[in-house]
Amino acid sequence: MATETKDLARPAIHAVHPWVPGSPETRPRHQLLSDDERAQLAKVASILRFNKDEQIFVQGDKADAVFNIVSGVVTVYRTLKNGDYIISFLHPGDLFGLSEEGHYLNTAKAATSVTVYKIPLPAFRRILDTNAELDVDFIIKLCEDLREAQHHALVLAQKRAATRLAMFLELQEHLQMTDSGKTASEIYLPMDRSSIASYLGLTPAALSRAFRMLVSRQVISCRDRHHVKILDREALNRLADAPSLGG
Amino acid sequence: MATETKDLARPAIHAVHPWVPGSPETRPRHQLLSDDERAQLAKVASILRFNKDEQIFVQGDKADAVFNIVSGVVTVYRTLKNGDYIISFLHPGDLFGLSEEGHYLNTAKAATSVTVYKIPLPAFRRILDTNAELDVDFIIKLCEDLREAQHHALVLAQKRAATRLAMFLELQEHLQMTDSGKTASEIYLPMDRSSIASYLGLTPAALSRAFRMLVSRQVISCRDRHHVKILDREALNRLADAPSLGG
DNA sequence: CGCTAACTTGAACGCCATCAATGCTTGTGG
DNA sequence: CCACAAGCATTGATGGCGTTCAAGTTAGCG
Repeated sequence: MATETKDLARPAIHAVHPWVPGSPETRPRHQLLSDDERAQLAKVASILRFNKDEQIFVQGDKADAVFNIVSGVVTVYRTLKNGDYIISFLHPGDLFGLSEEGHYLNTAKAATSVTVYKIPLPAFRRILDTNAELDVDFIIKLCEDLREAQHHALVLAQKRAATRLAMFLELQEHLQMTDSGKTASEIYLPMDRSSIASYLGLTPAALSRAFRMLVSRQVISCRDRHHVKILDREALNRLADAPSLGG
Repeated sequence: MATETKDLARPAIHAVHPWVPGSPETRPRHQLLSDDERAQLAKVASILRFNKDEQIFVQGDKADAVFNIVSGVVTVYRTLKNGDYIISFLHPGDLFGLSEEGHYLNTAKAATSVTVYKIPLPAFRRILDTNAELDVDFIIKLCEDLREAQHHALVLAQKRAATRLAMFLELQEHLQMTDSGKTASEIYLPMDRSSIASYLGLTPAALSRAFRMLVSRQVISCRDRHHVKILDREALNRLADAPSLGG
């Protein structure tokens, strides 16, 4: 079960600005909220902690709160009659639980140990109504979510498994780069293989073969199942550009 | 070229509310904007008309305006090194041109003859800053866009062509139902086959076979390439639920 | 009415799904 | 600390489906 605690930290939302071009002072992904906004949210929010694989909310539940990730990775997926489909992996500074209609459309579960702020929906809407600044911040964040979902669709539209995997790895590297600010030589993949497979619209078997293919071509190397190093970024980029199938 | 005109109509945004459950007075998709908001936007907007296949903006262009569809259908696509990928088909009451970062990420072109409001970005941001109501409306609309993009990903995650097509047809029917309010017995598909194929991550050949398959099974019938009738809704729904592949 | 582009259809190939069996790793209890 | 079990990941073999390429057909437009 999730345990409730107190913490000095504050809710935070990270995003790139949709309308302001990148500049020295506006880093690619920056903290959107002002100290005042963060304080306001902190007043109505509670901190929750979830262990790996615990569900944060379930598809169909009455939507009574939105969540803001402090640490850890959250998996969002939808259950159809024929199985689960992973929609996104969320990271610290992300917001979730808000794209529903009275009820949650998706299920959210902890991919790792996770700490989140839970913001009750009435309080959230009240703050939105009275704080124009915050409104804009959420708009910016939603634009980012939308871009990410569109990118996911682009990945899924690719026909070759290796292409999808290459695009996924580049995305993960990019996320880690912008989150930590520095370029890590090794990509950390907290989720397991079948989660990646689901996100990429592949079977675990096909994903495994795609990994093997990239490794055998010396494009990447796998220290273990959660740590991948890019050996040949240019080759990876070529693969991500979806070469035609039958020469 | 697009021709600029004057019109009595006003900008309008249609969406379902993410937080308020459906109720008699809140129809599934309703007009979000108040008369005052529409007037405010009308003051800074200009009406443009585009003929079929004309581009409204191009990927990479400096983003200087957002658009609101009055009539017609708009195709949004992204060009990668290996071709074009259709991201969405937009309808009257939709908003586009806002999920970018200083430059448009996608290209928008008229799928049919199209009438749109063009709202310059500075004016748009000014109105957002001073009008909290409008902020919330945009948040609601963005939530809808996000749900739609996630649905698109769900479609693309399906492995069988017939499943993707069935989900697409159900989506189109649903769109027409909520747009016009009444349930039309015939679905109108304004876009051409290769556009649908691109949206579904298929080749035109595969899409054609999927259509043929649904027709031969008496699930649908095609009056012509743009008018499809659903003969067996239950069978269509079964197909959309992605039956397992190998018996 | 003829032209052009889009769509359909056909045949062969290749990739991925499927199923099944093995190997690895994680966690649990002796 | 090791033995065992259970789940996840990999690997192999097979077949189906979609891609590809090409040819034929239809539809849309001047």
